[in-house]
Amino acid sequence: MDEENDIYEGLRLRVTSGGLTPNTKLKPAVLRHDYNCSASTIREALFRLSTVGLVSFQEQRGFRVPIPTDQAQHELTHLRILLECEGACLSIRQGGIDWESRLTAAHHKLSHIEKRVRGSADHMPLFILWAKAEQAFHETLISDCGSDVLKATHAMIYQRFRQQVFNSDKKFVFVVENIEQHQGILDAALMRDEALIRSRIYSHLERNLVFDMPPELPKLPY
Amino acid sequence: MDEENDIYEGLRLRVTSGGLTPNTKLKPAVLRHDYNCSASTIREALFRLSTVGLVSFQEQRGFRVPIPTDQAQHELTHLRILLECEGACLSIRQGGIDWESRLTAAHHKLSHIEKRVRGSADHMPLFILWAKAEQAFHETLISDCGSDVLKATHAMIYQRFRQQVFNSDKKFVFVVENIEQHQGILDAALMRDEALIRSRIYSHLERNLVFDMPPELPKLPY
DNA sequence: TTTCTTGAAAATTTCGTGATTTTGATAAAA
DNA sequence: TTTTATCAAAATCACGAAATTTTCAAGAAA
Repeated sequence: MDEENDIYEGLRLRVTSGGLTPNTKLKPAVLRHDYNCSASTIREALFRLSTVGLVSFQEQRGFRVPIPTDQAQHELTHLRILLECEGACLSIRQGGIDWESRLTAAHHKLSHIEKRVRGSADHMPLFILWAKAEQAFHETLISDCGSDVLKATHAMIYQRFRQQVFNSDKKFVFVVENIEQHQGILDAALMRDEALIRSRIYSHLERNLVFDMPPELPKLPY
Repeated sequence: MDEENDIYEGLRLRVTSGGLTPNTKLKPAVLRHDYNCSASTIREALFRLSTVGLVSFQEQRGFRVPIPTDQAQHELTHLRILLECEGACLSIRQGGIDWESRLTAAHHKLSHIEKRVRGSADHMPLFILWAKAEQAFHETLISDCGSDVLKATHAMIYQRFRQQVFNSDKKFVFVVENIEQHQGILDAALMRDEALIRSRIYSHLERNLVFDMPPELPKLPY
């Protein structure tokens, strides 16, 4: 399990951002050679990935790279907004100066990469770097919400979201608006403005919503 | 894998409502006799359960029944409220007469059982029945939200929530208030009142929140 | 007594294999 | 041409066992 975890991570990277064509079969007997281990070990890792939705599985029919659909993209975006708004607002309430500091640092890193991306024609080489920084920023955003369950759930949805958009036809989804949107989210966090950060998180992810969204949600005890 | 799934379900039932002491070791070599299959098969099922948080796992150290904590109970309740409110409101918007019908039916069944529970001194024999009906009611509540991802995520959290409260010291958490609270949720659904159903879902689950909760969440595009 | 080794027993993880099922190409029938 | 049947090749699944790691009791040292 020491390297079992490496295998899991390696496979996760391949199915989320490895450029594999959707619906590609994932055969344990083939993949074993890339990680030199037995087919059973690969199978176990693929099984775990299937329980979190990162590979599709049908009994007696093996594993496949999931097929992105508009419906899935919409649902994942919707849930990401819900969880990320909640986590960000809770972090605003509970996070201290340390949180601000970590968030600023994460944004600085991300911002640096994004400006480089804007310049180069081919994003590909920078993509892995950008993906890591983007994830780090959004995870830091909710890092002081005080709920491991919320953070773990968000991480799961975030991974599937990234897989979905990366494997969809459009391929690269990096847009220049990201730069100012990330900046806007950071600013709202530092201003401790919950309503504003909700609005900005929503705007940031809005373009991935393919159907109509609920126009507004009433407040209340909940 | 045909009966593999039965094994998974059987184990899930045992760790969520099987009366097992928290932290109990779950040894594949022992459990195999209860399902007459190999240890590897049991191991695979336990592994799946661990990825959704229903059993804890440490490499080279095997599987255990998770230990309930106040922190976990709070976090699971919090997320359940978030997801269930969202799913219920979306169902109110998108659900038709069919949804109302199914919800009424689910409530009728649940209500019947709950009135029987109130009468008997020992809840135990009715518990399995009640648990199924409760889950069915809450799942029907969000069933027309239009998002499989939301429903699957809610199901995951709901299972963990039930495990948490069942395995915690207090043991039985059935209270008479449940009866009128479930009724109140049904009524709000049929009235199509989103704000009201949010409020009532929150009130219904509130007693499981062990720490302070965010007093209110601002509205907005999101 | 307390702390630190030792080593045998027990548990966990990885692996290759045989049994079962699916796949896909070829031929027969409609 | 289109559909159905056949069957060999390929893939999947469950299993038992070997290899590795942890557990823990008994003895040595402090």
